[in-house]
Order: sequence, then C-alpha cells, then structure tokens
Amino acid sequence: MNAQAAGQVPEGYDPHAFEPFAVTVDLAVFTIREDRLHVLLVRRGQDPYKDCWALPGGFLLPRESADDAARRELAEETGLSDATVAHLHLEQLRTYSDPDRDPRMRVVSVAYTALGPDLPEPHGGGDAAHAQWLPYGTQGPLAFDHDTILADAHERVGAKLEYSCLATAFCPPEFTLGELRQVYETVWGVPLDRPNFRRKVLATPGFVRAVEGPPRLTGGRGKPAALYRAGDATALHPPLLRPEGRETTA
Amino acid sequence: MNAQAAGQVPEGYDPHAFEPFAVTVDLAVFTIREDRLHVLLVRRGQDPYKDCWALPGGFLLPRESADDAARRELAEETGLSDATVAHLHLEQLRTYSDPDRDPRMRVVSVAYTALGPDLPEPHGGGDAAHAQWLPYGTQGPLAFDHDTILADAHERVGAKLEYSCLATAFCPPEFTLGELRQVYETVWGVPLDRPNFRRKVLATPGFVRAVEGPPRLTGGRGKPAALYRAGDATALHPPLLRPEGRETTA
DNA sequence: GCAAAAGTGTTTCTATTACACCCATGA
DNA sequence: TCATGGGTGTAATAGAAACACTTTTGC
Repeated sequence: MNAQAAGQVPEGYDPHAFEPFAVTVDLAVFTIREDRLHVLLVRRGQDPYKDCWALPGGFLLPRESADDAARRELAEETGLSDATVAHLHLEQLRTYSDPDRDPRMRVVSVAYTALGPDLPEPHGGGDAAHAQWLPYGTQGPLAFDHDTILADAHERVGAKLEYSCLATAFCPPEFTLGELRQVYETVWGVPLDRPNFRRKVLATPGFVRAVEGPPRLTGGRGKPAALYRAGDATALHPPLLRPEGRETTA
Repeated sequence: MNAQAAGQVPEGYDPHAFEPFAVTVDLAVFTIREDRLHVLLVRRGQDPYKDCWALPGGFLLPRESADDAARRELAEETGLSDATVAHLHLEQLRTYSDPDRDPRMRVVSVAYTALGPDLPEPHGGGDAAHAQWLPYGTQGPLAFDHDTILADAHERVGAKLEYSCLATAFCPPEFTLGELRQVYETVWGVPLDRPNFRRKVLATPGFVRAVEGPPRLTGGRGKPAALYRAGDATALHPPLLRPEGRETTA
C-alpha cells in the first residue's frame, strides 16, 4: 500500500484505529572539556533500563518538526539559555526504527548530533537534573539502542571533520589555531603536525578569519597565539583527511 | 517531557489517546538509462496533488523497520523480483517531519536512496502500474516535499561518489571502466579525463577487480574493453573529488 | 581509411608530509 | 634558563591534471 502515491489512506483508515507509532528525537551531544571528548547523558530513573545511562531526547509535539523538537529538548536537558542553544550546531544523524528497540511500544526515533564549545554542567529544573557530561568511551552500555546511535554519531562527526569546517562548532567564538587543532586530535585520537595543520587551515578560504588588531591571548604558557573566528565556508576543499593506521583509540 | 529518559510515557498516556503520527518511507530510486540519470516516479491518481508525480513510498507495517519497509516498497513499485531487489543498493537519506508536509494528517517520512543498473520499465500489478522512469531534471514540481527529498538524494549520491565505491551500484555485475566513468559523468554532469580516471580507479585497492581470462566485450564501436567486477572496498582513499566550477548542469 | 573508444606514457603542477628551526612567554 | 606552545622555512614525495600517442574495433 502507498497512501501518498495512491492519494488516499488505506481502505477504511482511521487515524486512531491503527496501533500508533510514537516518534521521538534522541540527541548525541558532544563537547570538549579538558582535552577530552564528552557526551551528555541522562540517568534513567525507571524501568526499562533503570539506572542506566541514556541519550537525552523525547517525544515530538503534535505540531513540531523533528528539528524543532531536537532543539527544544536540547535546551531542556542542558538547562542552557535559548540564545545559547540557538547557536549550537545541530544536525540530523539518521532514524532508528527497529520494531523492538523499545520494549514498551513502537517508537521511531530521529537521532541528532549536537556540538558545542566547552559547555557548562547541566543544571536547572526538569530533565537537566539527571543529565551529566561523561567522557566519551567511559559510558558503559547505554539503554535501548543508544550505544549504536552514539557510535554512529561519533563516526559521523569524525568523518565530517575531514571535509567540512565543522570543527569550529567545538570552539568558542574566538579561538587559537592550537585549540582548533586539538579538536581534530581529540575527536580523531591522533596527533597532527602543528605547522602543516596551520598552513592547511589558513590556505582554505573562509575556514577561519583572523581577529582584527594586535590582540593576542595565551592558553597558559608558551608564546601567545593569534585569535581567529569561524569563517563563512562550510566545506573543506580539498579535504583534511585523517591519517590512517595510527589511530590511538582515544 | 522525555518518556524514555524518565522511564515512562507522559502522565496518563494511552497510545490511542494522542493524535497519532503516521510513519512512511519515501524512495528516491536512481538508475542510468541511455547515458542519462533517471528517477522512478509514480503518478498520483487522487487529491491532494492529483495527477502530479511523486516519489514511491508507503506506510510502515506495525512490526517492520524502515529499512524493511523501503525494500518492500521498492519491490512493489518496480515489479522486480525479490532476488533482484535484494541486490539493489539501498541507503537511508534522512527524515522529513515538517508538520504540514502532508495536508491530510501528520506524516513523518524516512527517505531512502536506491541505486541500480539500467533497470527495466516498471510493470506488473499493484502500484507499479503508475510507476515510470523519468530523466532526472525533467520531472517538474513533485507532490508534497518530494522536490526537496529528490534534490537532497541527488546531492547525496553525487557526494558519495567522491569518497565511496558507490558508483559500481549503477553498473551491471560485469562492466567496463568506460561504463564506470560514465556513471560519474552522468551523475556529476562533468566530463572526466579518461586516462586519469582509469589510473585512479585501478590504483584504489578493492574498488574493482579484473574478470579472469582474455574475455572482452565491446559496447558498440571502438576497441573492446576489459571487464571488471565490483571489489570489496567501500571507501575511496584518497577520494575522487569532482572538479569544481565546470558543472554543466546536466 | 576514418571515427570512436581503450589503453599507455609523460610532463607539469599542486598538495601533503616530515622535518629543522626560531620566537615569545611563564615559571 | 628551561619547558612549552606559536609560528616560519624547506626539501622530498605523492597525487592530480593536462595532454600526446598507440591500439583495436565497426563502418
């Protein structure tokens, strides 16, 4: 049957007569804290998977797109201001629809990946109370199929760093090239050659643009570094491919 | 609210009490016929969008994943044998969930991209009766948001040719390097340098493997070409980037 | 012979890699 | 002054691009 193609719902169809599908969003939210990749997880209080960690997420409202639902949930779970959340990078990952992925009922989940600069500890009322940043890789088995979703999200982020300017989404508005390089090193788990990385980034038009004037800033010790902001470009041509065969499984 | 995170559905929830979401799959099926990219479309017989072309697709069955639904619909719409359909490349594109994308009711659609070698004209009973191959770009405005879905699918296929071995999915089991090159040229709408393309493909381990023995085959006139089969590799390292700035908007 | 497509060779150029080296700062 | 990270220079290599040229077929 094809209701859209045939221009009608199946014979005798009534929206309330069928076993309905619930539609949710799940969020894989990444940030970098203290040179480690972290993921936002919530502790489950009830069965199934009581006391397990899970990805934050929730149901779509009746008149809400999945994109809107993802951003709303992101705000609710992190306790961040709407203005801050509005600036986070949010991107659809894929949809998980195995009929048995939730033992309670049929739930189709649209998964999203979100990236942000070193975000604060989640606080405030509501869902954020059970939310916490965990270093990626230390989270143990998650509820439902969230291990799969999280692994897919991580792989996607790693791949997108190669051919997009996504890395700046992990950085604050102004950042040094060293910080940008650490984003790549942290997500990929590989050390990169500093001089070559610098040239590559600066040679890509629109990846970053230098902040005006002589102001400089240091990240502790060492020579103060120049500051940059994210540029207009979204694609990276040619790509910045991750070195193969030296992954250190960070 | 976050029913998964909270371990329960919202207060007083009953699966039949809410306005339910319908979940469908939509298919952007591409093939190459006579050196042109074609897409499989169905003619709508009823309102809304009566007499418009639309992407094939349909509802998920109660105990069916989106992947399974996509492959089932693909078989139904093309009228191809299950064995043939089982070999077609099928890949999730993304999910479209705008609340107003279908004027009749709330429909969340998981879109898929399918690729195959020169597929026959759809025939047989059922939905296939209204299905037809149309050259990509000549389809005019489609029903619902299917123009967006189709454009996204085309862009995705073009991008994946760069860094994956996907092009062989457009080819029959045995093919010449000329046919493989025409896949790239057809999808990208750019002519490629024959010698360089050949070297690139043969230099990528596992992209193609030569068919044994001296057998050769001609595609009409010109020197007979060696035959190849798809190899084991799925990724293309380094990628085969499409030339920029010379797109001929095929 | 001629057109058309396969296949080989070669040269040029660009991009990446792997370094060595100097600079500016905090401790 | 030493450790640390920023920034510049450079030679070697790999890959891409552009193009000439030969081969083998159909007509």
